[in-house]
Amino acid sequence: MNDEILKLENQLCFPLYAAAKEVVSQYKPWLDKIGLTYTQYIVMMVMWEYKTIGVKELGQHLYLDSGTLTPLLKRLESKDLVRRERSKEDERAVNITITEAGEALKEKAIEVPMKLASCIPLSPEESRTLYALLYKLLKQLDCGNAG
Amino acid sequence: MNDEILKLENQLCFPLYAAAKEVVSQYKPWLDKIGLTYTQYIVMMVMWEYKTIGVKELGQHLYLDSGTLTPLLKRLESKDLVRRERSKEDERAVNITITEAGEALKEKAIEVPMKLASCIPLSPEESRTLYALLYKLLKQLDCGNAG
DNA sequence: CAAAATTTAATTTGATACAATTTAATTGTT
DNA sequence: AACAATTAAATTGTATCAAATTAAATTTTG
Repeated sequence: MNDEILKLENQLCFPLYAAAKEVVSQYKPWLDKIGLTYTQYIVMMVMWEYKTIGVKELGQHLYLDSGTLTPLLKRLESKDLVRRERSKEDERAVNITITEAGEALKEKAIEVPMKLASCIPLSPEESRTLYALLYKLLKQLDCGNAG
Repeated sequence: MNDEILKLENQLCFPLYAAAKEVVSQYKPWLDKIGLTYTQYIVMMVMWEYKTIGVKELGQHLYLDSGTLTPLLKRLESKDLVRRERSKEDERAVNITITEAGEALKEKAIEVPMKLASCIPLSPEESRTLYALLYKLLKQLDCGNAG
């Protein structure tokens, strides 16, 4: 049997999995200050951009399903950062709208990406390469599942 | 306020987070066949290589802490894939040893990395670049925390 | 055109993983 | 030797993920 193939160091997925976890954990102290988890933070990033959006579309942007989003959005609603209301046209769908408090939180959140950038020990060039490869991977996996 | 900085598409962390989740989810159907979660699978990969190892060292290899490992290892023990026993020299430490059934599982697991490789839509060159950048990120973050 | 079947969207449920706290053992200091 | 500090794992509470469920809309078929 080929032993090498089952070694951790020969897997691409493992450093991806571990690096993602480690980077997300770097966010924690900064996100604690504004009372969000990382997942809530990326949801709020979409809300700051779109103001109002359906749960389904939100999930498509973030690669999250409603099983994760439903409880998460209820928590954001209980903090008065978003409003949730069923669509009039389609009773199955739920629309999410950012509140004033949600908008206001953006002012505090602005420092988060700045603080984080300084924690990422890669050159601008390396970051760009990594970014491009990750998006390539992500997009291709995505359409691989759809098609 | 600079709006651009808080957009999802301008974050490096987001594609890292999303790609890791998507790739791990690609493992699911294959890992289901051998009854492991992804995290259990990477633990078993270390066990196949080391045969016996302390919980602490295991965690260092995998960037996992005892809060994750303790219950996970108890589950692997209940499936008779590993044995857990307190160290005689240091009663705080727990040593993990792979069982025969654990060794036998390796035969079935051998197909997993092969199947997955074919799901990764990157060229060998791109994979190598990605791998190197992820490890650079991981190692640097790691020593940043230690020092 | 109406009823049944299929598809779609969100919710709920159960299991796993993560972060913080606690407990227990060891090491270092005086 | 006694106390404080450190280290290792376990425990606890919260969040996330996957699968099954519920409810609404659409499509198919008679």
